[in-house]
Parts: sequence; C-alpha cells; structure tokens
Amino acid sequence: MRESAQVLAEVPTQLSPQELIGTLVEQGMLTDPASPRGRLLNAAARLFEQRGFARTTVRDLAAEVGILSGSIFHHFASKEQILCAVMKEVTIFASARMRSAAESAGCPQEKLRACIQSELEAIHEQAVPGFSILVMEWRSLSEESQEEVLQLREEYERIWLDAIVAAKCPGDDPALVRRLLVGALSHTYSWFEPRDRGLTIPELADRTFRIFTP
Amino acid sequence: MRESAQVLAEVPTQLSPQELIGTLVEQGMLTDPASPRGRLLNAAARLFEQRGFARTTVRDLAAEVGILSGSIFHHFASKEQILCAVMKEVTIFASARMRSAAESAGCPQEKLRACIQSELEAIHEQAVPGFSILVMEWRSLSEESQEEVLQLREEYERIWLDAIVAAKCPGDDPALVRRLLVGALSHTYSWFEPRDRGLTIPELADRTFRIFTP
Amino acid sequence: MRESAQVLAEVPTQLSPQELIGTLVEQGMLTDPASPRGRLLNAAARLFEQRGFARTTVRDLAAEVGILSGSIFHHFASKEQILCAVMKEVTIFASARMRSAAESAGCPQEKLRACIQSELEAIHEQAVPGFSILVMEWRSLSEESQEEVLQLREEYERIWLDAIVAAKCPGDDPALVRRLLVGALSHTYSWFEPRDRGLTIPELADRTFRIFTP
Amino acid sequence: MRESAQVLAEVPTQLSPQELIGTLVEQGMLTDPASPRGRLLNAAARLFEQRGFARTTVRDLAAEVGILSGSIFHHFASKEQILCAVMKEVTIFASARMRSAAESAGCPQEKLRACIQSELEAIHEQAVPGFSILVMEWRSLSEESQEEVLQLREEYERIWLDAIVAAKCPGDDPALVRRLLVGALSHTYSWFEPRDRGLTIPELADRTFRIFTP
DNA sequence: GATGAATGAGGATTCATTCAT
DNA sequence: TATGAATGAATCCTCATTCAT
Repeated sequence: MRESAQVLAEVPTQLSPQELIGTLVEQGMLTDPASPRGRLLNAAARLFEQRGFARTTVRDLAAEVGILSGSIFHHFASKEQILCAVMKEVTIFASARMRSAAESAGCPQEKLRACIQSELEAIHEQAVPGFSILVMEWRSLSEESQEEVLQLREEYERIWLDAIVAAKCPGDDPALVRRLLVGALSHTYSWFEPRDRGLTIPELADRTFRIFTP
Repeated sequence: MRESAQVLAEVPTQLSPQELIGTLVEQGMLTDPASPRGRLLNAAARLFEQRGFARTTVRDLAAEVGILSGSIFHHFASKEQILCAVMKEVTIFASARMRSAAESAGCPQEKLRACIQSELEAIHEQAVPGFSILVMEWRSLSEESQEEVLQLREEYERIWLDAIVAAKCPGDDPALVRRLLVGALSHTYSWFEPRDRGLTIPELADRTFRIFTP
Repeated sequence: MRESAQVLAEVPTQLSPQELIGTLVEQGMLTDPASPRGRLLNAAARLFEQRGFARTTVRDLAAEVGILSGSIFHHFASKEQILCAVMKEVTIFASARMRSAAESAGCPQEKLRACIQSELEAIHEQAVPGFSILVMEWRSLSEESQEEVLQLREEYERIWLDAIVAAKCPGDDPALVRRLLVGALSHTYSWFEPRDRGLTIPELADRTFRIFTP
Repeated sequence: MRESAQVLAEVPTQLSPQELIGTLVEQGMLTDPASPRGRLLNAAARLFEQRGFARTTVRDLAAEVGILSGSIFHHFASKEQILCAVMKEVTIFASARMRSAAESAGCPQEKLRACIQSELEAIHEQAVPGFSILVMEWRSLSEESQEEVLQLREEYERIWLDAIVAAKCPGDDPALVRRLLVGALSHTYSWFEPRDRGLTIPELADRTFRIFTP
C-alpha cells in the first residue's frame, strides 16, 4: 500500500489539513476517509481518544459508523489491528504535516517552534484526531504492532531531532529534550482546551518554545 | 481518618522511605502495608502500573496476595475503589516525600531540582510504587473518585508551584511550567531505565532541571 | 411494535389458544414463539413459574433453549428485562383471551363467570404459561418495568370491572371485589391441581362464582 | 421448647398484642423479642416481608440488628432456618390471636368476621410482622421445613374451618371458602394501606365478610 | 460486503457459610 | 458469643470473534 517514506518529500508545503489528506490519499499513503475503512478508522480514532482503547467496544465502533459489530471483521482482523492502523495513519499524516511545517520555517529557532506547534495541532485539532493515542495507548499495542508503528515514526522523529539540534537547546542532549517534549506536549491533551477564550495553540506553542530554549 | 494536610508538617525531614511510611502509618494517614488491605493496595499498585488497570483482573490481584477473588470485596466495594485508594495513598506518600525533599533544600534552585528528583524517584523507585498510575490511569477513575484524589493532591501541587515560582523559571507562567513538567516527567516511565548503566535518577533530574531553568 | 389496545377488538371471538396466539403474532402484538426470542420467553415463563425468578439462573434459561448463557444478552439487556417481557406478553395474551371470553357470554352473570374461568385457565393451563408470575414475581420487577406492565394491564382490568359491575356483586365495591378475586384466584396456583380427578377448572370457576355472587 | 399446641388454651382472651406476646414468651412458645435471637427474628420478618427472602442478604439481617454476618450462624444453622423460624413464630402468634378473637365472638357470623379481621391485623399490623411471608415465601422453604410449619398451622386452620362452617357460607365447601380467603386476604398486603385516610382494617374486614356471606 | 445469531472464555461481583481468634 | 477475614461456588453480564445466510 505505501512503499517508502521518501514519497512524502513530494508533498507541497503549506496545504490545509484537508488538502494534505487529499494528497496523501491520492498517493495511497492514507485510507480515503470517505471509504468504509476510512470512516471506521476515523470513528476509532475519535472513540479511542475519548474513552480509551480498553473502554471502547467493537460494538461502539460499529454503531458509530452505522454497521453491525460482525461486519467490522471484514475490514480488520482484530480490534488491535484497528488500533495499529489508526496509529499508522496518524503517524503518516503527522509526519507529512511536520515536514511541511519545518520546511516552511525561516531560521532554526522558528523551525523548532513550528515543530512544537505542529505537534500541538495534531494533538488538539480535529483534522486527524487520534494523535494522543500514540502516547496514551502505546501499551495496548502488541510488540509486533509497536515495531511497525515505530518504523513509520522514524522520519517524524528525525525531523524533530534536526530541529532541536539546530535550535541549540540547553543541556546538549537533543534526544532528552525530545523525550521531555513528547511527554510535555502529549500531556496537554489532558488539560489544554483550545476552544477556551484563554491560550490559543500558537500561543501555547510559543510559550513552550521559550521554556525549552534559552 | 486523616483530618488535615497540616499534620504532615510534623513529619521529620530526611527519613528513609520505609521510615516515612512507618511514620505516616502511625499517624493514620496511610494503610499499614502489613495489613491485608495494605498488601492488597501494594499489589494493586504494582499490577496497575505494569499491566494497566483494565488489563489487570480482580483475580490477578487476589492471586498476588494469596487470597481468592471474592475475598477482595471484603476490603473494597469495587475494583475502581481499589484504584481510587491506591491513588490516594500514593498521593499522600508522595506529598510527604516532596515536602521533606523541598524543605531540606538550601536555595530556590536547589529546591526545584529536589522536587524534580523527588517526582522522578516516585515514578521509578519501588519506594512509591504506583505513582505513574496517577497520570496513566486517571481516566479509569469515576468523576467522584477523581474529585477525591484531586483534593488530596492540592498540597503536592502547592509545593511544586512554590518551588517553580522561587526558581524563576522562564516564561513567567509557573502553572504552565508545572504542567509541562508533569507530562515530561511522567512520560519518563515509558523510556527511562534507572537500572541501566546509563543515566541515574539524580543525573536525569539534574539535566531536566537545567533544561527548564535559564 | 404495538400501537394501540383497540387493535385487539379485531381479534375474532372463540379461537383456540394456538389460533389466538397466531393472530396476535401476525398483528405484531406478540413475539413469534418459533423465533429465538419467542422460545426464550416461553422457557422463561415456564421456569420463572416453576422455580421463581430469583431461583432461575440465566444459565438455566439458556440451557432450556439450547444456547449458551452469553447469547441471551443478544436478545435482552438483562435478566430483569426478560421478566418484564414475559409479563408484557402474558398480559397481552390474557387480555385478548379475556375479551374473547367476555364477549361470547350471554348474560351479565355468565360474563363474570367467564372472566373467572378465563383467569383460572390462564393460571393453570399451559396455553398461557407464566400468568401466575404476574402476581408472584411482581416485586422482582423494577419500578420502571412495573409501570410498563401496568399500562398494558389496564384494558384487562377494565374488562373485569365491567363484568363485576354488571353482575351486581354484593358489597357495592367492584374494585374491592376484583382485588379479593385477584388474590383468591392467583393463590389457587398453590393448591389447585387441574389434573386431579377432583375439581375441573370450569367447576372451580363455577363454585368461585357462586361464592362471590348472591 | 414448645411441647404442645394445647397449652394455647390457657391464653386468656382479649389481650393486647404486646401482652399476648409476653404471655406466649413466658410459656416458652415464642422467642423473647428482647433476646438476640428474638431481635434477629423480628428483623428478618420485617426484611423478608419488605424485600422478599431471596433479595434479603444475611448481611442485611446482621446490619439490622447491629452484629456481623458471621455471628448470625451462632443462632441459626442457615438462612433458610431463619425463614422457617420466622414462619413458626408467626404461626404460633397468629393462632393464639385468632383463638382469642374467635372465642370472644358472640354469634357464628360475628365469629367469622372476627377471624377475617384477626388475619388482616396479622397481615398489616406491626405487632408481629411477617404474616404475609407465610404465603409469599412458602416456596422458599425446603419441604422438611414446610412440613414443620404446616403442623403448627393445623390448629389455626381448624379455627377457621369451624368459623366458616358455623357461618354457613354459600357454596357448601368450607375448605374452598378458606382457600379463596387465604389468597384474597394475603393479597391485601400488596394494595391495602391501613395508614391511608380511606378504609380501616375493621371496615375492610366487614366488607370482605359481607362479600363472602349471603 | 453486510447481517445477526451464536459463541465461549473471561469479567466483576455476590453471598451463604466457615473458622481461628 | 462475637468478630472479621476468608472461602468458593455461583451469579449476571461483557465482548471480541465466528460464520451461515
């Protein structure tokens, strides 16, 4: 279905989420959200994020897309495979999005800020819901599935590390900075309300950026 | 059972974890780990942390303490009540530990570093098994139970905020710094291996401290 | 499923129990006894009557229709819902039966006698298994379910009251007469043996009728 | 404990329920309501009547008298034995009460009316709660226990039959009349509210009497 | 691709009963 | 007699998964 991560380089910069998804679908990297499989994945992403994987039943999933629970197994071999597929799609989309954001940045500092904002948008925006699942439900995945997702994630993490190195974060340990940022940013899912009159996502990105850079 | 958080002030500084637990048990703040209820709570903390709440069965719990599953309900009304009790005990113990650590620090900078180290120790050391549950299984708790734990957590967070304010972290938003730290530190559970020949906990605390302060 | 009690008026008089059930099934008032749900309801009626609701397990029920206990919850949300459904079906069937019996009676006296006999047949005959459950297991039903059954029962009780009023029972309190009759007749379940060489149901109906009328 | 039913003859006429209980306790026919066993029986009678035998747990019982569930088995070998004991005590008390009521009646008609009123009082009055259990929970009793209670009940039923025969009820089948009355009267537990501003117990007895006699 | 009935192992929970203290 | 911890079988119910239609 998807051959290589290099294909992503062809994705033009500065697309809207919808356009980006459209492009990736055309390239066969993402499932068409209008297809039965795509609607299932979107519903799963939404429910797994809201209720958690263990607390979401196959029946909930089926009801959400208007089919019966038995029919789900025409699309996926198991519930865990659905989680795995969600994580893969989320990873692919987030990678494309990050690359696009990182490339359009002027200076190294701006690049890191763009990465932070891109990840925050992935976590909180409805475009491809489910990013927080990557962290929160990691342990619900079998080791084999973890391996699959990890491979897809490599490019994503490479972009991050490049940005951190270039921005010269303190502590001269880019990997540690990234790890702290993963936790810090994914945890925003639990407390940050983008719809609040308070902080916006760009503002939150900005403040986080300033805390992590000297 | 426990009247007020002020009582904690009586706990002397610089005790070993075992001594601290002993003191808190004597004050009626913590369940005696040697009692049936205490052994159950310890086993639950361990298993919930390792396997997750949903993937731990009541039978697993019972087997761990050498009783039958039905006997558990002599001590707790439901599985969720066990999770709630674990979180409360963990919070109480971690609070006492943090206060003790913060008080023994010389300067403001040192105080924040001590807080970071204390929380890392809580997450990774066996002294406070179950600390990571507070973050990872938060959504497995009913809203009423969340409220109960939240009240106990207030003092803990107050110590943190005081330390952050005093240390003059950049970004002049102590609450945000704390939130990012919660996520960053709790996520270390997923990747940091204290038993590795690599980083030790004090070292990790030190590096994290330097990243978060100018 | 069933729109209005008036539909019952269309049921022709003097059908055999089987024919009456067939007619009601066609009208969508009753579950088809040949369907899985119908077989389950019949088995439940039988077992609840014999052993009582509390002493009948979901496994007993499943075994009776040749499925596994888990499969029951494909058809009903809970054990109590099965009891509720049984009571509703019994009420609908008994109502149709009573109306048919009352309408075919010549004079007022005969009408009351027909009602008594109809209820006795409902209690003791296999045609309406489960009628005694209505009285004996009433308290096993949640209040919401009681309300549902009560509404269906209205027509049944109206026929009774009409018959009592017309027959001019002594004591000029038709509601009281009906209440005493409910208890008196349902209690026959505990002592009357229709298969005995002694009293037949028509004879018992006749004697009861004579005791309750001057 | 109690040697023979003849002893009952010594009970004087026209005592208050409390006095009657006192007398029977002195004669060793009834358990002292102030003793642990007596308080347990009273609590059981109350709860079995309110919730039903199956829906009342041994823990409920224990809580009601302020002991722990395990302690109950110092007084009774099993839960069923408690039900049996309740039924026996209720039967003994109701017998004494009926005899007393029947003996103080002037004419045969009045005697039957007194029986009806006495049974209604047993069902609805708080003096010895639990009379309705005799009918409603009969099937919760093992056959051996049923036999025991049945023997105690003989005298009670003899008084009833005598009264019915003497009052010349219609239908010339005193046993049938009694059976209908058992059902009719015990069922009043489900609908009659003695504390209502409506019917009083003597009034209800009167009306019932007039319906059952020409 | 979808249905819906069934599976069957496993889930939390209940509860009468036992027994050492 | 009372306690309270423990038993253990049984209870209702859940849910991912299968499969004939």
